[in-house]
Amino acid sequence: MKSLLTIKEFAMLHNVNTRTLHYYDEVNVFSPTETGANDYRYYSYLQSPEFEMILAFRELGMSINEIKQYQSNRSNGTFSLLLKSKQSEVDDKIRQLKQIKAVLKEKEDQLNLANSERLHEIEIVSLKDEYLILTKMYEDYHQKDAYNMIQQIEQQSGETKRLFNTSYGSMLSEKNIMMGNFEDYEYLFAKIKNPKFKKKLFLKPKGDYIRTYCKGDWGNIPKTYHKILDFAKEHNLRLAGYAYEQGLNEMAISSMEEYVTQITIKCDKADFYALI
Amino acid sequence: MKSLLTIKEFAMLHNVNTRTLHYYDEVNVFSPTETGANDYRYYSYLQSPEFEMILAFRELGMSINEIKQYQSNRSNGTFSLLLKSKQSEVDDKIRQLKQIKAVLKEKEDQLNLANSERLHEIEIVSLKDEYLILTKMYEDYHQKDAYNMIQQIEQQSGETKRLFNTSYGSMLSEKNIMMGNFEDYEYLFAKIKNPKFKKKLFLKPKGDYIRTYCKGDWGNIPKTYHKILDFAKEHNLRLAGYAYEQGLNEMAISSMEEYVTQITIKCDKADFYALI
DNA sequence: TATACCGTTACGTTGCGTGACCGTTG
DNA sequence: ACAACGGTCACGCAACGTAACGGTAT
Repeated sequence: MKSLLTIKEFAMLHNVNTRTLHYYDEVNVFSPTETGANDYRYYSYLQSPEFEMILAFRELGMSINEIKQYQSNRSNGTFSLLLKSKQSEVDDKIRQLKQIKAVLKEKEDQLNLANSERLHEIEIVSLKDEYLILTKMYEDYHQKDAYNMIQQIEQQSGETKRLFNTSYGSMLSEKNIMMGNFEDYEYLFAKIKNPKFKKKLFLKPKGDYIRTYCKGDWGNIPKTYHKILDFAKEHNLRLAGYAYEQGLNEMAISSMEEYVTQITIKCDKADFYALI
Repeated sequence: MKSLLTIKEFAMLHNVNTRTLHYYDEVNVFSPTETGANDYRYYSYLQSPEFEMILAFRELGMSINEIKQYQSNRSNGTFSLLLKSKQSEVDDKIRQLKQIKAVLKEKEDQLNLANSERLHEIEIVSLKDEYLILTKMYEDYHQKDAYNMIQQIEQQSGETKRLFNTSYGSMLSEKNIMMGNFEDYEYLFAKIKNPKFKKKLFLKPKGDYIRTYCKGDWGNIPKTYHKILDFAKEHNLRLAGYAYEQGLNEMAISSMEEYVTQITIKCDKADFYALI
């Protein structure tokens, strides 16, 4: 008559499991137009657009209850609002996905770096300003700090829940380096890409930095710092501010022997100061 | 000593529930570096990048088992491949989200139309070529047809699983209209936006179409067709091919009285034929 | 001593997937 | 009579959330 479809037909038309239709019927979110005397469910193709819309909402993360709640209050206005809000939600999701992609790419770059020949070099790189959120790492460390950090990250990044930060690391002051206290880290840092309130952040200043890498576990770190100190002396450079340590490949290794830490520390020309 | 964090601190730092960390420890996907004599879990901030990476993968829809599977085979190569494949997955997701957004917008436009004054008009619109997938709607309708349709949609749209088609409707031939059989629909159609294989599709040709709307339930459809026929006669137009019927607001109404069907049918100038 | 942690155990949730078992249709 | 449907249980799942209960750190 009106081209009614059996449950399997309708399910195939929309590429879902019949169980899904059973379930939707059970929870009253989408039911067949007719039920036969044999208790068979019969769907009309006229229900297709509505069903596809439900599938779309589900795909966007709406729960069945949310969908039902909306359905119980059907009107032009509410549906129009729903469509509008979902559109801006989609925009948000797209933004977030782009961010995640950037993070994946950064990780990939880091990994490539960790496997490159540059690993064995020590070099001077010119870096731009960067903004960091810091957390103190002394023994009096308190959960408030951790709480502060995540709150700041939220505020700064504008992201709602989480940012999948790749650039996480620890900071060691020039003083402690000079004193040979290579384990007295002062801060944990997280890099913020597009900060909203720069004033609240720590500025890792632009300029020339000595950069090198340390392969293997933490025991090798002191050796690396000695290498840096030698290099600085040789080139007449003066360490300044903090050293920034960052792991590059923690997800890609099966033993600590392969672990690569990047160490970056600002330097000034000692000559320059000598002249003053 | 090494700035270890308690479970709550680490959880707050990454904005997750402590239960999540319990669970990840339980299923061996992410465990604390140390366990105290008191059985307390202690996390190191050095684990933060790895944990954030896990959260990112989870956000991208990877199951814990997938993550574990990858972890059991840690190497530069596999992780690099994972990062690459995830990046292209992200691209796919962004594409899909953009599609869904387009669908939401189209629905919104349809809804606005259904509430506009144009509803009471009958007009001639000039439309471009469109490609449709058709499914026969005779009594000999068979599940193969439904199966065919979805398979075609997949092939045509290039989408993997589903497209949330808004433009779904039914077709009635000019013959049946002239004979007054307003319920003898012949096809169910689904519009394909960017078809891959145009040859396999039905072409709804560009040209002038008479378009009007029918408010209320299906009982009002015949009246609307009579209106169209009168209009055609009055303007010396000849109906051609098929009428396309499409609901505009099925998700936004609480009773069939508010239902709006858009009817579109191709027309030629009868004059033109008279001249030949 | 109080309270804010920690641990383990255990049950609830969502949205189905996957049978089992039995009736129906063609 | 047969396969291929349909129906209703019913159990299982992932990834936690949310207590409940008792120990621990400060």
